[in-house]
Amino acid sequence: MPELPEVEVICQGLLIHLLDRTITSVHCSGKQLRATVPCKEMQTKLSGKRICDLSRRAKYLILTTECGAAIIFHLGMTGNMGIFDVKSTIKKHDHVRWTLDNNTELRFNDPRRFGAVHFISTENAAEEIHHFFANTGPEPFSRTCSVAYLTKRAAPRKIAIKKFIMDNHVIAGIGNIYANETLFRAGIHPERPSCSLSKAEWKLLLSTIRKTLKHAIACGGSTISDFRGASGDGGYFQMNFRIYGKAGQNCLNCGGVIKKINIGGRSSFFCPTCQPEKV
DNA sequence: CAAGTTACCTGACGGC
DNA sequence: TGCCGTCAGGTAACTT
Repeated sequence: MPELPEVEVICQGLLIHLLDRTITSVHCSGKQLRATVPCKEMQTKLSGKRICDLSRRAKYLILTTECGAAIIFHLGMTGNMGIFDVKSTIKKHDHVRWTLDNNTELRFNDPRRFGAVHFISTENAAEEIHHFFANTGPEPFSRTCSVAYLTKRAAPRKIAIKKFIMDNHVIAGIGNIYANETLFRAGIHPERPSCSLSKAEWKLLLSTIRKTLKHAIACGGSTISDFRGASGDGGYFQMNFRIYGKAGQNCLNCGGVIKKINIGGRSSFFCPTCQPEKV
């Protein structure tokens, strides 16, 4: 599930359960994720350490501890994290477990194993984290992510606008679903060349991105309030899809038929009337 | 340098 | 029932 809103909701949900808890041990399934999980190193360096913070950057979660060490999580396509009782049954794809000092565990579950668990143990963790995100685009809600910035980045690019806003080096956190949803809401055809958008269109698109992501966070947050033992996959945001997965259905704006095309290997949905090819 | 392709994995689903 | 192809929310390393 994890695009920016889902990762943000998971972050907020987990924070309450993790803050000021002490990690007592770390266990791994031994399966390879996107990168090898440094299980032994985490076990050695995190045991007995208190958790100071959990935050989000792009689609990543960052957990920091009192000793300065940090874990950077990425949920890939199918990853999920939750807090469980230590005695509860370990599920098939629970690949990493961080046992806490109150008989609960943080569990990282990921069937498809496109996710990743990076460990930063140096004293200069802050600097390394900064380095880790050096090539990541600005957060959509930040001042840096302005119309001027996006226009400038888009100027030399002819790729489809949908691919462009999904590029996390340009802007962080937008995946296939929210790319589809925001372009529909802004009335912009997903195959428009990035460089062809006017300043007014960029202004509309950016505000639509912000509004849509914010709304999705609010919806997710309202339903997934307790992560303890929960699967965490019951987000309310799905109710708000207007275009994603709706090929052949009628557009909510104009009643026309929603089309599905392939852009860069990803399913793309649009309304030919509300999102015209040329302006 | 931009843009396109491929690889990494499992599971769910539809057709036969 | 099962076998097969297709598809799935992401990212980075390739090639062109």
